[in-house]
Amino acid sequence: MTLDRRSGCPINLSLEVFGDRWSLIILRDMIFGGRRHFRELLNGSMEGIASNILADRLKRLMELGMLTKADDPSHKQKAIYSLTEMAITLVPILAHLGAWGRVWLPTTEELSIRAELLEKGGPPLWDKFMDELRHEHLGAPLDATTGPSVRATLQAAYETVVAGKALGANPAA
Amino acid sequence: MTLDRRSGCPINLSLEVFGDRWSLIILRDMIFGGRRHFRELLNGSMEGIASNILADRLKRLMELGMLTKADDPSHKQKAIYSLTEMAITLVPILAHLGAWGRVWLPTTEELSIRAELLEKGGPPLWDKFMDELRHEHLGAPLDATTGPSVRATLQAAYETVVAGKALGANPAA
DNA sequence: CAGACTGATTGCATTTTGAAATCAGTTGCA
DNA sequence: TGCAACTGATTTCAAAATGCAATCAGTCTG
Repeated sequence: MTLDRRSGCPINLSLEVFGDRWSLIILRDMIFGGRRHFRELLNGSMEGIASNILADRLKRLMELGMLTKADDPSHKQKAIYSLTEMAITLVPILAHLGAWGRVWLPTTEELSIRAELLEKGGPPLWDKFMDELRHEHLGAPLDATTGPSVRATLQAAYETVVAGKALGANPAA
Repeated sequence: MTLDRRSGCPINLSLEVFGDRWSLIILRDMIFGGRRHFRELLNGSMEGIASNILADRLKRLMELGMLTKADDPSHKQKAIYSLTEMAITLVPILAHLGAWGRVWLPTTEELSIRAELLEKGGPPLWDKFMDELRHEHLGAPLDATTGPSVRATLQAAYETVVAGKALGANPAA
């Protein structure tokens, strides 16, 4: 995980930032999972990231300007990681990645419902989501948005699918 | 470069397909550079890919269903690689990646002009480009598009910038 | 037939990854 | 006070991936 600068091509440079198997997973968990602490990212990671890899990637993402770190007042050793604007503007890319993966790869139903809603919502929904992230992570004022947060909506949909599948597997319930 | 299947999340699965430093570079060169042969990809690669890595990734991309390989009638040992629909639908993702990189990373002017035009053209231009790629790689009929191909347009813009920079550096020319 | 060209493969040193154990400081609770 | 649980990491070490250079066998050209 070095910073090569192999060429000045935008696609190449983007790949050098998150062209590995973990950086985008961490950002995904922060963006969609709302995780802000090392332990949350470590234990909550569906893919089972190792602690040394997580520490390395957090450090690297900070050096790249995608994350910042602040002390958590509640615990002297606790750190809160925040997304920068640079990371928040990845939302459309993540939405497209999810949409593409949903079409072409063997995704599971409950894990792809979020991608489906994000795709259906399109740029207006992505903008609303990015605005909420700016509020959470950068302290920006929230402009008059209505209803539940995008993350809560996506999470609720996920839980509905999970509940529905449990019901389907056990109709007597 | 194994096929982990760490989770059924669409973003994770997408990363397992091209979450490395070379796969998307190869696809970029095929899509935007029109390269179809091993040697073209090897020698034309701006980032200097090694031949063993290229062979490995071509094989992997075929296994994943992103590429197909056919004999070139002009030379019994020559192979022509073609994009599948799965790979062609990456165009919007590449466009977004390029747009993001252009904003946040130290791209060079001549290498980012393509990304800029692709961003400005938006989904209609991406659709036209994908249609052209389907024609080239899948033999699909080209619906009545007008004017020069998207790739030629992007290439011309690139060359204009290069020429302009040379002029700027040497006004007497 | 000589030499260039085709898509690779091989060997080997270096780098990256990943899993488990461990670390030192902090906190909550008995 | 004492002690277990928790904090963000770091250490260790084997395995895997990478990158470079040399090489390969078959094919075409002059």
